[in-house]
Amino acid sequence: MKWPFHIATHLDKTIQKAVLTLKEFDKEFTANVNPADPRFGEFQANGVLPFAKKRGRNPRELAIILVESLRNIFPETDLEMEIAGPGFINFHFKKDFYLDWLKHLQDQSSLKTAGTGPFRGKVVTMDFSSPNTAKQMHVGHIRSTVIGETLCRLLEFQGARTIRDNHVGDWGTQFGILIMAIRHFRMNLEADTPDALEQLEDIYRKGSALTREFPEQLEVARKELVKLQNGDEESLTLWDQINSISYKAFQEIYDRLGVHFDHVLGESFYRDKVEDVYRDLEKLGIAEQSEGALVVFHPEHPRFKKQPFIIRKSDGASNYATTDLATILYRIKEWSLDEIIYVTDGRQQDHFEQLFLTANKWFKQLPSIKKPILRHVWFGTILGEDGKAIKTRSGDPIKLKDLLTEAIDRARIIVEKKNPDLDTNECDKIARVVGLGAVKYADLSQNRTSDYTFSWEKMLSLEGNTAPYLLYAVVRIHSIFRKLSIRPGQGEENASSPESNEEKALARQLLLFPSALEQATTDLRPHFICTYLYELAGTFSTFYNANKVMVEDSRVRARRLLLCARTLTVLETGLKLLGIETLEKM
RNA sequence: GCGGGAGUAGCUCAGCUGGAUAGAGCAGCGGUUUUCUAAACCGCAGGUCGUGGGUUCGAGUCCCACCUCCCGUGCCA
Repeated sequence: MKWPFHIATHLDKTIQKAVLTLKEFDKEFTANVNPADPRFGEFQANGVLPFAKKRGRNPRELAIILVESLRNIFPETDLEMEIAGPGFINFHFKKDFYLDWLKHLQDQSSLKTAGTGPFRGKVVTMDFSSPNTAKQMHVGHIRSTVIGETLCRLLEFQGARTIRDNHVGDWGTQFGILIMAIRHFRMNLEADTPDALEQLEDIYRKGSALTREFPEQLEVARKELVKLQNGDEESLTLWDQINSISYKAFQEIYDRLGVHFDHVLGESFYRDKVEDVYRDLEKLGIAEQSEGALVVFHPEHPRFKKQPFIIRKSDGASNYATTDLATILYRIKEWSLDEIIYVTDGRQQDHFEQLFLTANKWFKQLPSIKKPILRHVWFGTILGEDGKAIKTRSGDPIKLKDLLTEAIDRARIIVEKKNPDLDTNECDKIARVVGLGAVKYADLSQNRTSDYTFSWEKMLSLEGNTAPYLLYAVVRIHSIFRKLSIRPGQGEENASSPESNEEKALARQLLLFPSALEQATTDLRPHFICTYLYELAGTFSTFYNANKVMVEDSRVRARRLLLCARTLTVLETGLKLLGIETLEKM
């Protein structure tokens, strides 16, 4: 019997199948195989208990019957099965089994091959990052950008084709105020200066102040927006200049973060498609006029029967509801996709719920449309140390550019202190990888639906669940191979099975990687990967301190080298999924 | 009012369709280095899981009520 990469899934499926031959069970039974407490084995199946309850049977009796039938399927040489407590089934793999299984983890590409499967052939559009032009990206954009990128990598790793689409806000209300201000103050846009975007922001601030002081200017701004959206040439020229300035600044951030997009189709791209949306939705009786606006109510919904989804404002302008609808249709037609995932903050939950309801009603009446799965992956707010949404001392949003620069600067100070022998180039690289990695990891390691407290000290610490801690484990492994003048994967030919407690614990932890992958993908929550990697790095550190690798006994050395190489592969693969670069020295 | 989220150790957080004695890190206390990066490791201490009911072999997890905080709730995105 050859064991696959994903053991828990394999156990689950096999049990599910075996059960069909047993008269005491039926297809309502689910095995529910999960990683177990180390005291009990590697995996446990808890499904017998709820099933027995439902059928009014004795769970232990059922467990005995099930395990007996499994003995014919799973070779005793590989694992022990044990019934414990009220009816848990524990699976404990024997040490010789590990040696064979660890071959799956030989290198990153064999790992990817093994991991491919659950999403093979699926096409997924990831709608993420989505900054607004004319403004700098600020700290709030990091979550969408970093989480979206990681979700893409997770899905690709498991066989999906992803389409990264940056749905930039380049057609919204900010342009009304901006163009009004540019004209009011008779300003010239200078696109080539490095602080062009700062200047734009300044203009926006002035325009905004003006509308507060003179309410009639707000009316002027509204009209400017309508004028732009109606295709006024001069307005479009200004608009275009504003966007080029913005895109240049965005690209610098994306380059730093290692994020790329397959498409950057901003809201403006859909401007000639919104009329169809109005027409369709009105014609199909989905949208109606209300207080001068075109809106969608959902009578079957307790809240949205009263709370409108506004798709055309009373001044005739479109908004993001309109473009989001047009966007879905465009994506379906152009990319024939299976799923669209939107990564935005949690405050937009109502919007997306209404959007999905509306889109589904719309597409139901368009027979040629294959309705994709629509998912809103939302995240919480980043809080300052005061427990409120993070801001600068003056109350402005923190610019993402400044945040990333500060992360790298802070990392450099630490690197220089801890490892003064490094030359400048190495130091720069390490500071960049550690600093950016720390920021990304701080974000990804939190459950995305929670708010989290931003702390430089915590994210750059070598202790605890941080990027530097994981990178340090990677570096220590590289160091061993460097000392031996061999590459990871070499020197393990005579490897024997894990012996010491630390070796066994490490092998066991490696076995659980597929479960972490699955968990992260099912819920689209990257923090499961982080938690797993942190535990792996911890298990490795314990092993590293207790079991010297460079020992005389060649069999011991070979098996420890093998464990080191496999740990390295999983750590590096995991960090790559998180979009974090790794190092050989730090 | 309605909806979403949160409430777990002094602090920051995990806890996977209900499962075995609720786990980490920081902070506190005490140890480990002629040994592969001590940026590490080991140990001790620390919890009425917001409150009160309920469901059951079993509840941090599910149901009901309540308290506190954050967010959203017609023309921003």
